[in-house]
Amino acid sequence: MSNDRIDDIFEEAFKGSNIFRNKNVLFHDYIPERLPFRESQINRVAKIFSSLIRREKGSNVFIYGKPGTGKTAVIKYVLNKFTDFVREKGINIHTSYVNCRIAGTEYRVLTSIAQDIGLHLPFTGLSVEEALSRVIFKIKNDNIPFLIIFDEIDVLISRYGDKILYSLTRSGYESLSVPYVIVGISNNLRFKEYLDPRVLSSLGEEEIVFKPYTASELEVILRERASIAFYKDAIDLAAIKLAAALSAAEHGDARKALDMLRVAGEIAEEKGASKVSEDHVREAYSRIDVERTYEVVRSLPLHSKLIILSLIKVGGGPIQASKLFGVYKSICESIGEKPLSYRRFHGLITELSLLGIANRRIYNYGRRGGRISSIRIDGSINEILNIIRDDPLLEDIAF
DNA sequence: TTTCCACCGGAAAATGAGGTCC
DNA sequence: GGACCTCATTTTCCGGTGGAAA
Repeated sequence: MSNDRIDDIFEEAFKGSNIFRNKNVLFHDYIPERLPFRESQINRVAKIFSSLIRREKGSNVFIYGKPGTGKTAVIKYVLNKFTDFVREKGINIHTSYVNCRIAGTEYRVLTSIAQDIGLHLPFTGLSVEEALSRVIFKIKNDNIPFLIIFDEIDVLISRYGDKILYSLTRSGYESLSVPYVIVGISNNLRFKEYLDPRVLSSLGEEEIVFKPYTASELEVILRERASIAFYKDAIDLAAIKLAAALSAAEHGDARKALDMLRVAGEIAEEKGASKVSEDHVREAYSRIDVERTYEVVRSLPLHSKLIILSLIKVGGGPIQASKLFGVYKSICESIGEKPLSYRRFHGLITELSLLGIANRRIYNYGRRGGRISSIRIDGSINEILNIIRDDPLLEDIAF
């Protein structure tokens, strides 16, 4: 890139945008002042939290809904108001919000809770049992009401079981008179199958279901956000309607709708347009998919990329798994890399197909041919190859 | 109905790198 | 300093599984 071009970019940034007034409101983590169509859920959650103000045990609650239906936004919205209120009134309540998928492990979930209740835990070196008992001891010792929100709780439960939930509920109000509320948020309605009946009866006292937004609801949400995010007259109403309709067709996902508006605005800026149009939204719709593929492939580990290269080497497939394994081993040898076991290779194929990079189909040829797993690449070979070429380790062998 | 093929995927163990505790 | 811990990744083992062929 020439110095002139870099200077142009800096110059444009200095001048500022003529499209966006405040792009931040189109990102997922922005909590708006108003959450339309979620008033009843907000009231129910606020009522549950409010019992702690009176030092009374509140109902625990499970919250369900598909991605982008406003679960996390509602909880964070009420939590912000709640913490502001108790701080103002000088009421001492421990609150903790932990995203179980981002935390990743049982131990890190405990570390996050510990931090929020003013307890230091080393980031490794203790057993989960020890960490849990320190958290419980701190709660007992402080005798302060506590509110813990487990977002994406299904990830924690399906991987590690319900030990933390069981211990927290057993050590709470019943034995110590410490009022508490535990909130579990999940995309998956069926995760309760993993719970011990005692935990289920204790935690499932209330359930709130978030239905997907309809196209007209999404339109109202987008119009509100767009009025803050864009300058007056910098976006067509038709563009907002289109983004709402496209997202409504995909399970009413508000996050995707906001992404679409943001990317459409960026495209309009790149093209020097004065207004975001329907065409920009359409382009954003396809660009979001390409960007997703780019991010997914770019962040894959080396051997997953080698498997993709093996698939590209055979023209994208379809190819039998065992034969693909042979191609993969030869590529590994050519770069002096030790190939993984077949079991691990098989696991990576499963991951690639879950990510939508590869497509696996099973054919059964019975006694003569057995059960054949046929794998092919899903998406544009050239596009994926270009992404893999960005990896310095693979730029020379990516044919 | 049984056999057989190639694969699926759960479970446990191994590995190695980071750390804490006493 | 040695025992013990987490964590991510990988290997090893092995009991399914579907369905055409025998």
